[in-house]
Amino acid sequence: MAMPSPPQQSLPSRSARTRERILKVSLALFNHQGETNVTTGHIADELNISPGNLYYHFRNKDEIIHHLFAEFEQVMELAPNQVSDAASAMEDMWLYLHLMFERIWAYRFLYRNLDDLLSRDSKLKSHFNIIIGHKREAMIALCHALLAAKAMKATDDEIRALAENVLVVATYWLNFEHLHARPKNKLEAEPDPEKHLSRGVYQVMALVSPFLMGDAKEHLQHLMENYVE
Amino acid sequence: MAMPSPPQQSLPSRSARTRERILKVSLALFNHQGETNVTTGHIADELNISPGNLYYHFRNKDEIIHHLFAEFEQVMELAPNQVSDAASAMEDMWLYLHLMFERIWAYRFLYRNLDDLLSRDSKLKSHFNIIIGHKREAMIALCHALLAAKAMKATDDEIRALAENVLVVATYWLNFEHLHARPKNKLEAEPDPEKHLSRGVYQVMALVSPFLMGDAKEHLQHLMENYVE
DNA sequence: GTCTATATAGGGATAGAC
DNA sequence: GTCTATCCCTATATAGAC
Repeated sequence: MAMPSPPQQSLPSRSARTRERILKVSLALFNHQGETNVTTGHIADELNISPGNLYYHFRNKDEIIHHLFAEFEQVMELAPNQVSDAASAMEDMWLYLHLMFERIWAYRFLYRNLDDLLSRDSKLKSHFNIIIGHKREAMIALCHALLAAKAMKATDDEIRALAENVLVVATYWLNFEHLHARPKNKLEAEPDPEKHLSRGVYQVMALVSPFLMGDAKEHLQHLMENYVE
Repeated sequence: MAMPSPPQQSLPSRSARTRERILKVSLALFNHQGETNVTTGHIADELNISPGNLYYHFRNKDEIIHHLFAEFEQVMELAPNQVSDAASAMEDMWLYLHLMFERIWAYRFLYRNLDDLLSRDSKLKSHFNIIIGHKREAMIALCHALLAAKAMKATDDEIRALAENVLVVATYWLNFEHLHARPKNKLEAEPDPEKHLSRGVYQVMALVSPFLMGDAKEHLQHLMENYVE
């Protein structure tokens, strides 16, 4: 007598599962080894599937990258909170930055060879620039809100330059820290990303700090003191 | 009767000339196309020599990169002037930064894939970190001099964070600007690098500016107003 | 010093069996 | 969906003639 097949309901198909596994493992390998150093063969090996199977699920390596980038683009859509009172604005900003750094960390392979990656794919390039554009707008809007709340003192030129520097530091901070990293000897797991992220937030806040006034300034200084290593 | 051979004096040998030409053309191609996109074949083609000939002069592509890096390392050794009076300190700093950006520009291929480049060659990595270390020290010393001259107001923590941010912006500014660049359609020559360099100086100075006092602040603001585009 | 010819290796990608 | 086998192409690097 036939065994009733187990209820499959909303379980993903075997195919979908393999597809997801490919994306997940690719992301992990890209982040750890650098995208250029990871071949389709490596990915297949890691998954114990054949290269042919991988190419059944993705036309080519670029398509994998595109999917990962689409994920990244989506998680980066989050916008900062509106400014209410000056003090909590600083906490909001701190948390927002931390979230952004976490997400950049999760897809850090994109930033490792940003120039090459975007140069060889104009679609990625334009999408990345759109993300940057949104962040620039958000930062400038935030400054104007702080200005209106008398929590900041800065000219328009200063705000423009500040926003640009915030973008540069936020974009490249993790890269910059990685330059100092010892070449990883063994299988030592990434040592505590949290430290890099918090340091990134700190550095960005250090850009904003000198333009603050009153409560906001005081509150931020308090926050920053707790993060000096 | 024998023709007297022309005076050869200090003329470089044919061999040395080819060697120099290889370095020069490699640098140009690396900067324009990105090092990873330039093969030994491309370099040989551009010079109208054979690949074999190229490998007579350099054991491999890495050796070419090493020589170019050594050149870069040497030109980056320049240190900023000592602080005399506050006003001229600002001009000195401006000029010094401009020189640094010019030199980074001249070897910008190194920065394009910094992470990959340094990851696959630990010697380059350690030398690059030494350069960064020197710049960090120079920046901190400069701040202390400005502090002593009552031209700056900042805590030690602020100076540390400032120096780090100066390094990040100086290191990645040209890269960051390049992200916005339209994909180069034709043989359009690099459009006016000078603009990028000055903008980089401006952005770095914008980091320092909020910590300045008195003459120095006034003088820098005057300098910066002339550079707002 | 320079060239031609070629060896070698690796990665991306496909065809066709199962 | 998955595997095996294989093709193709490109890049590095070398050998040996001139």
